[in-house]
Formats: sequence, C-alpha cells, structure tokens
Amino acid sequence: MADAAAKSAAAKSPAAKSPAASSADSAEREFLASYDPRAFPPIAVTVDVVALTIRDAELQVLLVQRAEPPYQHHWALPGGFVRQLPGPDGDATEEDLAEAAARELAEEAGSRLRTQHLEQLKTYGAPGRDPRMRVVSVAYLAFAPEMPEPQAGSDAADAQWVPVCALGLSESGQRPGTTRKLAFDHARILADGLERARAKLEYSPLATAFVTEPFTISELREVYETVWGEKLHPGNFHRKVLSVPGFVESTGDLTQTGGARGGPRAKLYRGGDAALLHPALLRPDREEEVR
Amino acid sequence: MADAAAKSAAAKSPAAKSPAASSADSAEREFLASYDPRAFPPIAVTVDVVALTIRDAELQVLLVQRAEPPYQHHWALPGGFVRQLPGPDGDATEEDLAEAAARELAEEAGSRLRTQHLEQLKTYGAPGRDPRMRVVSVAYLAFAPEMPEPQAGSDAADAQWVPVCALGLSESGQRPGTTRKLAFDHARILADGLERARAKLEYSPLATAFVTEPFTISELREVYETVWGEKLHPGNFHRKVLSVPGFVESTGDLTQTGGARGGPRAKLYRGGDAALLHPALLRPDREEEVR
DNA sequence: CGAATAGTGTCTGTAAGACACTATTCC
DNA sequence: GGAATAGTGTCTTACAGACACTATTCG
Repeated sequence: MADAAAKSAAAKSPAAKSPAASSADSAEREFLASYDPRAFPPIAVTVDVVALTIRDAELQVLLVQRAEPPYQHHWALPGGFVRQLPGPDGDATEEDLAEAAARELAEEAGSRLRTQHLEQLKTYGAPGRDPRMRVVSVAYLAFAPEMPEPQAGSDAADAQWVPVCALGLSESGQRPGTTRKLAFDHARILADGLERARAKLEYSPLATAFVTEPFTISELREVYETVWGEKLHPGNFHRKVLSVPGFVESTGDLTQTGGARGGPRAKLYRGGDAALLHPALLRPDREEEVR
Repeated sequence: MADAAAKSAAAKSPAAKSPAASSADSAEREFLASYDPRAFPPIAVTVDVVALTIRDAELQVLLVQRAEPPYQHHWALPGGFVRQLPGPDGDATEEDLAEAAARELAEEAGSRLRTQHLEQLKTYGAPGRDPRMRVVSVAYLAFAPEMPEPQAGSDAADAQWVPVCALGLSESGQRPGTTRKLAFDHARILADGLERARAKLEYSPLATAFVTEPFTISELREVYETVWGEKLHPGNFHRKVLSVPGFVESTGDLTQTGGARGGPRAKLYRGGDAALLHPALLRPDREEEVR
C-alpha cells in the first residue's frame, strides 16, 4: 500500500474524495509516489537486538555503550540502521530486516557470537522515542549459548554481557532511577524480549538454543530455572522433558564425570526435531494471569 | 540507536573502526545524524491492517481494491503511510504506529467500523516487496464484531469483507493462481494474521471481540468453530468456558427466544476481566505440531 | 409431536505436581 | 562415609474429551 501517500494527499482536499476525481489525476499521483520518495516524511528504520544468553547461572543481555549523544555513555541494545548497500553488480542490494539484525549483532558483538536463534520481536515507533528524528525500530530477539569470553565489540565503543537483574527492570516496565538506565525505550524493548523468551520456553524447544550440544537434562533445567527465575523439581522436570516427543534425543553417551558436587554421570542429549512442545512445559503457579 | 547511520558510514572506511578515531569526528557525525535526515536511504514506513470479523458464519477479512498501479485492481489489506502531520500548534505532531493503523482502518472502511481489538502483528521489510521503493510495513491485527452491512470505503476505491476461504490460501503460505490474488506480500501477512488469531483464541479471551455483548455461550462457540475451522463439542465447550475464571460473566438475563431451530432460551454473558485464560482452550488434535 | 438446542452428569485417559526412593559419583 | 545428583516409581488432583441424559423451545 505504498501509494497511500498519494491517497493521503488527496484526502486533504475534500473534492478529491469522490470516486470520479480519484482516477483523473491518478497518473500524477502515481508519479509522485513512484519517483520522488524523498518527498515522504523522513522516517528512519533501524533494527535493535535483544540478545540473551546464560552466563554464570544468570540471564544476561548484550549491551553496547553509546559513544555519541544523545544518551552518550548510556548502555543500549545493539542495533542500527537498515542499509541499502550498492551491490556487486551496481544494483542497490537491500538488506532484509533479519539480515540487518544479524549484521548489527556481528558488528557490535564480534563475529565470534554464534546466535542459535533470531526472531522478530516487535516494532517500536512512538513519536519522540528518539529525540532527533522519527525512528521506527524493528526489534529482534536472539538466543546464544554461553560464550567463553565477554564480547569485545568490533564496531562499538564497548560491548558487554550484562545480567538482566542488574538493570533494575521488573517483569514489565522499567523501574526508575535504579542502576544502569538504558538509552531510548530500550528498557521496554528488553522487558518485552524477556517476556517473549519466558513464554517461548513453555511451548517451543528454544531452551536448547541456550546450551551447547550435547547437553544434560540438568543443564536444560538450569536454562528454564534461570530464564523463569524459579526452581523446578528435578525429578518431575526430567520425566516431563523426556515425555515430550521430539524435544530432545539421546546421543547414547554419558558425561565424562559426575556433577561437581557429586552425583552419577548423566546421559547426554541433543535437540530433537520438534518445533512445538506438546505437552507444553508450563510455568508454575501463574495465578497472576493478569486480571 | 539512530546514530548508527553515522557509524555505518564510518564502517566503510576501515581506519574509522579504531576506537581512537571514533571520538575525533564525533561532532561532525552527530551533526549529520541530527540535521540531515534526508541523507539516509529513503525507506518508507507503512501500516497494514488485517481486520477480521465473522459474517454469515464465515471468517472474513477487510480488503480494499487498489485504484493505482502496481497491482491495480488487485485487492489488498487496508493500510498506508505513517504520517507526520503538522499539529495545531505548528509543531510536527507525529502518529504512533497503532494510531496510524486505526486511522487507515477508519479511512478505508468507514468510521462505522468499531474495532474491539487492535494489536501489532509483525513487520515486513523484505527488499522488493514493493516494486517501487523500499517499504517497511508494520502489520496490525484487528478484530471486529459482526457489522450490519458491508463496508463502503470512505477513502478507498472499494472496500469489502471477503471470506478468507475465498482467497485460496492454506494454513500458511499462498496457493498460486487460485481465486483473488492479493497485492504485494499481503497473502503472507494475512496468513500470519490468521495463525495469530487462531493461536490467541486458545489462551486469551479475544473471542469475545468477535461478538456483541451480551452473547450466549453458543455464539462464543461459533466464534471458535469459525476461526479454527473445526466443530467443537457443545457440552464440553460450555462447561470449559464457565470453568475459566474471568472469561465470561453472567448478566442474569436470558435470550428473548430459543434457537432458530428449536431449543431452550440461553443465558446471556458479557466478557469478564481475565486477560489470560487459565486453563487455556486448546485446539483439538494438533498432532501436526510441525516436526 | 419431532427436532434441535441449553445445560449437566459421569467416566476415562492424560498430565502436573508432590513425595519417596535407589543408584552413582565427588570430596 | 557423607553429600549431592541422576533417574524412576507412585500417588493425588486437575483437566480434556467422549458419551449420556434432561429440560426447553421452535416449527
């Protein structure tokens, strides 16, 4: 519906609203819509990424430190403009949104970051969310297994994994004046990303994106416990995971050693072929169920 | 992260990648980012709306007929550009994305359309999805109760409720060359909207957005049956709905008459205060559960 | 009256959670 | 040996779905 701009111009003059008039000047309006894109109100399109991982038994998010104002020195989600690169053949090769998100992640967190999953989260376009101009940001959500080292940004002032609990945001919405305050509306984007992640663990096999294969059922349980922030019953969790068809499949191997604090060696698994978990692993006691 | 455009320019010259260089010319880059928005690659931002209702016991979607090329005479989802209107005080009053979606709906379907629910669906930004220029479209999903008459568009060539089954798209993806082919990637957007709607009926009280209050349990069941395309067991459905706290609440009244083909008068209900259904009303036999 | 519908009762299979228990391994 | 963990068994409760049944209303 890109020609709606022409229609919107027509709407401002009441006479143009009649069906008879709408085809008379259609050629001109089409010309405007087709060949003068800069006549449109400038709206910048960016992508921002909520990249989550589990480090030190904590849920952590990748943040970069802003070098420029506004929000200079504040921490923000990695992200940036969707590009229109000149392609190898001289044509304008354009980036898909997901590609742009993956690129920003690689640029700002280093290419060592291997993301197991990248999905679109939500789009944020409230006027004034960027003080300089109208910016519509398409947010993505990424999951990564535990990375061996903190990320040194290759294209950002600084990049770090930060425990989400250190950011002082409650389940939904930001608590004011606590620790680090994120730039723009990134606290809200992060909160939405966290809620999405928590919900997706219930009915999708995404927990496996947080661990490296092969993994044990206990490692998988730690993912759930960390993301949900609740202790789960080890025995029941174990039985439940194995009862979901396609969630995990056995490798036949065992861990080399038992647990650090004792216990037998555990069987090893890799992710199965299920795209949806059935039955789902529901979060315990959700009486809240917003009324 | 709107200043990423400056960064992206810097990234093209390798020297600028070093942290030392990044603060030297920061003032200039900030100037560019702040005051020359038209220097950015032009990306148009539109909103498109998947507006669903139930008419004649069928799930129908609101479509408008395109008056201009490309896709002239094809049907498309209502939508259009996000505007930057001059406000009453001379300031530029900008539209929020949801406001833009609601406005397009009113303009193209008439203000009589009262939407009970409007939520963001997904954003579509693949290069080439509009043949004229780069267009990123934020899609919204709307639910409306049965409207008394077909909508005559106030700002579109033609607007109509169209049964989704007449559009020849399967559960996901479009079947080629069947009946009416939608413009752009709107068939995919519609398919995504349908899947979202079907899923949301399971765990949210959104079915009530398709009926007018007060309603009977049977009317509510028809919503589920129509959206899911499956017959449900009347007795079990009845008991289940009433067992979910806050889903519906009784008005104490009865229908004036029994069913058209016989049966006793039914109790009337209105929507309750639940935001989430617990337990959820899951779709029957979903063995597919994509493997 | 016959057919269709509103609403309830009952039974079965499945799943969730609580609890208990054994076997294995670390320290 | 003591403590912690892997994995299994069992019991209770809750819920989904199948089926049966009554009562009410339309034609």
